[in-house]
Amino acid sequence: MKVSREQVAENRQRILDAAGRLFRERGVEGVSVAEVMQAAGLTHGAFYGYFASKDDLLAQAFAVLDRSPETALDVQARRTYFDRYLSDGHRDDPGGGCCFVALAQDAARGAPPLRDVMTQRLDEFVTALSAGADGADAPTRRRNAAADVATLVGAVVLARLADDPALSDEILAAARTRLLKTNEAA
Amino acid sequence: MKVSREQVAENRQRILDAAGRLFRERGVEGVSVAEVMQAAGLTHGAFYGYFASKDDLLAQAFAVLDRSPETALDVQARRTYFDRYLSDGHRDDPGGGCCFVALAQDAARGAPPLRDVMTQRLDEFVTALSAGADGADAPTRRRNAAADVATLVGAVVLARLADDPALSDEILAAARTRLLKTNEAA
DNA sequence: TGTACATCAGTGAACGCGCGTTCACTGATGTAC
DNA sequence: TGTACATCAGTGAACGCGCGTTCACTGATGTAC
Repeated sequence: MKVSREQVAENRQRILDAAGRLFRERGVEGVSVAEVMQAAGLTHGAFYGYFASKDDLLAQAFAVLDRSPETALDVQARRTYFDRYLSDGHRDDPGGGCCFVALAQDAARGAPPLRDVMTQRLDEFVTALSAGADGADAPTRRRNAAADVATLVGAVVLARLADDPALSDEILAAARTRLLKTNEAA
Repeated sequence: MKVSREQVAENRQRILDAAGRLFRERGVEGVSVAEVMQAAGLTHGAFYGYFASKDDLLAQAFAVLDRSPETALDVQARRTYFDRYLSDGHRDDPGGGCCFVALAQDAARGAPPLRDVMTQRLDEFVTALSAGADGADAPTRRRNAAADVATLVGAVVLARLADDPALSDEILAAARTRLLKTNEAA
């Protein structure tokens, strides 16, 4: 049964959205093509009309999704961004959260398409945080932004790992304090 | 063909070592039981004489392995430890490196046994770094140690993700600078 | 505007494959005498 | 110390299962007249 052009565009977007969420929730190998298609309201057979392979879907799903700040943030907005990134809400919602926290390890080991896309997105992430980072000159600001990104991602990765809520909260809180300190006007 | 008691103990250790290395290199789902056994010089059939399941092997492999510092480090030893952790050598050798960098995401999503073990090891990691951390009192030192751990793990995770060597090196260097600064005597 | 037909998005059965796990069998080990 | 036998670690074939992918078919869409 053929379907209208608008329906095709909408279906494609629904597949991408479902893939983005499911892969971040359960990892690349934890989600089957059939599950993605079911979440998008289709059957698995239609998949290869949209994408060449599972790897192709992965790359396209994370080329579009954007969770890092797009423009320079002022001091207050930075603080808000850090607090939200390091919140228990973000920790407890991998499917709606940062793709680096959820998929960095999968992507590092996986096929080139996804790794390429995420490398580019990582560079954008650092660049976006560089603008308002601490430091007298641009290289210093960028260095501080890169260290901030490492702390953000590492803290949420470890907070998600920790089975013990006290330890998990402790790591998030420690990272918040650290970033507050390293980002106060020097 | 039965085998001597010493041989059994040695085989068990070889399975654990091979598992520790392979799982860190390729992730939990990227390594089969048969591959682990082959790397240990046995066939896959013997596996269930040693372990109840793949999950059981995982938990036991990382309960024993220890890559975090065991005792308090003085200022110079800390600096050396950070430099080695944030080196390209560590980045390029996942199989011989820190289990959090390699497996935190797998463990967070995986079965309880591995997650429990790694949570405990994470707490030990933070505790080990607390002793020599910056701060006037114990809670402050522990908070700084937790932030240090987040930065260490996050930096190597992202450095392994980055396809672009310049970006990868940049992140490691930024983390080294950051940790040097936050760990100088206050 | 209305009809006839070519197109093609979606369906669901089927494929080959690798995985975790099981099991009957083998033969060296280690014990009982 | 030497022999006979029970034990049991290791082997390799086999199992069921879920996966990514393919494909013949269906029927609504959209075009040509």
